[in-house]
Order: sequence, then C-alpha cells, then structure tokens
Amino acid sequence: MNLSKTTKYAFRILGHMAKDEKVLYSAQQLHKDIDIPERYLRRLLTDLSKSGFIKSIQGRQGGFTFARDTSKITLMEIVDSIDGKDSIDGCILGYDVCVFNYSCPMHNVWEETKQKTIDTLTKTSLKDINNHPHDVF
Amino acid sequence: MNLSKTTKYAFRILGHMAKDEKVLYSAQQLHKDIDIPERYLRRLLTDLSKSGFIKSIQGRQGGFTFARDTSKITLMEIVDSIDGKDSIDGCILGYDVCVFNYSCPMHNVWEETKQKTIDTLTKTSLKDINNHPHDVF
DNA sequence: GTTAAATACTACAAACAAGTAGCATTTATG
DNA sequence: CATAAATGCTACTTGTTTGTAGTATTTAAC
Ligand code: SF4
Ligand code: SF4
Repeated sequence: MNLSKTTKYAFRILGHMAKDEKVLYSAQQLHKDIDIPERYLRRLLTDLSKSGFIKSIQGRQGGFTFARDTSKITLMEIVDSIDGKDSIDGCILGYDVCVFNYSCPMHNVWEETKQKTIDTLTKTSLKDINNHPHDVF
Repeated sequence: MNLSKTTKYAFRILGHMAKDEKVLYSAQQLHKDIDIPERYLRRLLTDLSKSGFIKSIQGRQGGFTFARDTSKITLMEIVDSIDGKDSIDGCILGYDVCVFNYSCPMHNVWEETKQKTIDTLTKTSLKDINNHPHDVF
C-alpha cells in the first residue's frame, strides 16, 4: 500500500494536462503551472512518454500531449507504471511471496479495503477527474 | 498512502504476539517465529516499546509483552507511530500543505476510498485480527 | 546554414529508509 | 561475585528514491 512521491507527481502532471486534453505542453510551461523540480519533471515527462500515456514532440515548439484519450488512462495504470501493481496489491505484512495461501487473519481483515482502493484506482480515468465540477489543478 | 516496510514488520510482530497476549516474548524467540533480520527486529521492539504498545523487561529471562490490552491497540495507531498519520491521510497529490482548500477534483475522487482505509485501520484492533478463525501468523 | 528552444540520455549527488555492529546495561542463576 | 542471557544506545553501512548536471539530439525560425 504505497504511492511514491513520483507517482503523486505523475498524478499532478497528467491531471493538469487532462484539463485541456489536446494542448501541447512544454516542460517549461508545466513547471510554471505545477510545483515540481524542473529537471526531475522533465525526466518524468520522458518516462511517462515511454510508458505510453503521453507522446513527445521534439525540437523547437515541441512538447508533450496525450498519446491516448484521457478517458482510457486510469489511475491504476499510472501507479503500475511507476511503483508497480504490488505497491498496492502486495502482501499487507510485507512478504514477497505469501506462505499462508492468501488467507491469514490480517489478509482477511484487509482484503475488502484493498479491493476498494484497487477498484477506485482502476475505475477512475483522467477524464473522470476533470469532469468534476471544479476548476483547479 | 504509504505503509512502509517497517510498519509491515510491526504488523507481523504485534500480530504474532497478540496470538498469546500474556506471553513474554524474547527477541530471539520472535526472530525464530517471524522472518525479520534479527538486529533490526530488536531495534523495532525497542521502538514499539517506547511507543507504548509493548513493555520491555530487561535482564536475563527478560523480553517483551503487551503494555495494554490488544483490544485497545488499533492498526492505525501502529501506522501512526512509525510512518505518521499523513502517510495515509496526506494529500494524494503529494502537497505538504493543501492550496486548494481540500477540494480539488482528485481530492473528491479519492476521499471516500481514503476514509474507508482510515476507518478499517482505526476500527481494527490486534484482538480483532486474532479473533479471526485462522491459526496462522 | 546558424541559432534558439525544445526533448533525450546518462551519470552523478543528496536524502531517506533499511539493515548491521559494537558495546553498555540490566538481572536471574549458580 | 561471576557468568550468561536478555534489552538499550548509538554509530555506521547499504540500498533505494529523489533530485541535479552536463551534454547530445531534434527541429522551427530567421
Ligand atoms: S495471506 Fe497473509 S501473508 Fe499471505 S499475502 Fe495475505 S496478508 Fe500476506
Ligand atoms: S484538495 Fe487536492 S491538493 Fe488539497 S489536499 Fe486534497 S488532493 Fe491535495
């Protein structure tokens, strides 16, 4: 159960970009809009590009824009691409491989909550977020 | 949204100890029962002792036993003592201080899931876990 | 073609979390 | 009292994540 700082950065970046889905954003512009260290932001943008969420256009007047429709990009995919699925779905006791056949007391207590989390992350797309009646990000 | 490896270790340790609430456990014994590096385990036990979950008895034949009834120790308290409340309750976008008055699109999407997590951790005590009809840990 | 403004690549540095080691202290046992 | 078996304290080491720097590459504009 772990969302790294980097994943949270990705949420900010993609969430912001999703406000205007078709715009081409430069790293510099994004840095002005969002509070993330510039060089790190740039590296993340390249990573997100490699992960297939956005695509980059090189050269002067270049930048980043979505590679797919924002309604098709779920929060779970973003988490998975950076932290990996196990960061959410892994053993709550921290075991790499379960030795209790996925049914120890702790597992049973936690299972429902974990599923709720996975469901929310899986069902929520970037478009869902920005359909919300707010005008921030 | 973050449970550190150390918190997961604490779940293992206290969950195991809660099986027999009144027993005095030595670090050596716990190390045999649970797969945690011995020296690190010992340090954790001291920390958990300082946090008031267990109490230590020094000297030969010493060890650790619960300082309070296991029904009074919630998972949330354990998480809080190691990672801090914000590891769970903090901003999903990673901001240290919210600039959106706790109501941006992402916040609203995430809120219910976060509350579910907090509720589960807060309502579940060590006793609850071990009342479960399983015999592992 | 040269310049300027953008991304790409790769290595390094700093901060943090996890794990290890040595030695001090406490106390039951004989 | 001496020994043994336990916890307590503090510093060090290792590994991972986060952040920075330098340089190369791409492409629009002039
Ligand atoms: S059953 Fe227990 S040990 Fe196995 S994956 Fe679930 S929580 Fe972890
Ligand atoms: S409103 Fe948005 S920025 Fe503020 S704490 Fe909630 S998620 Fe974070």
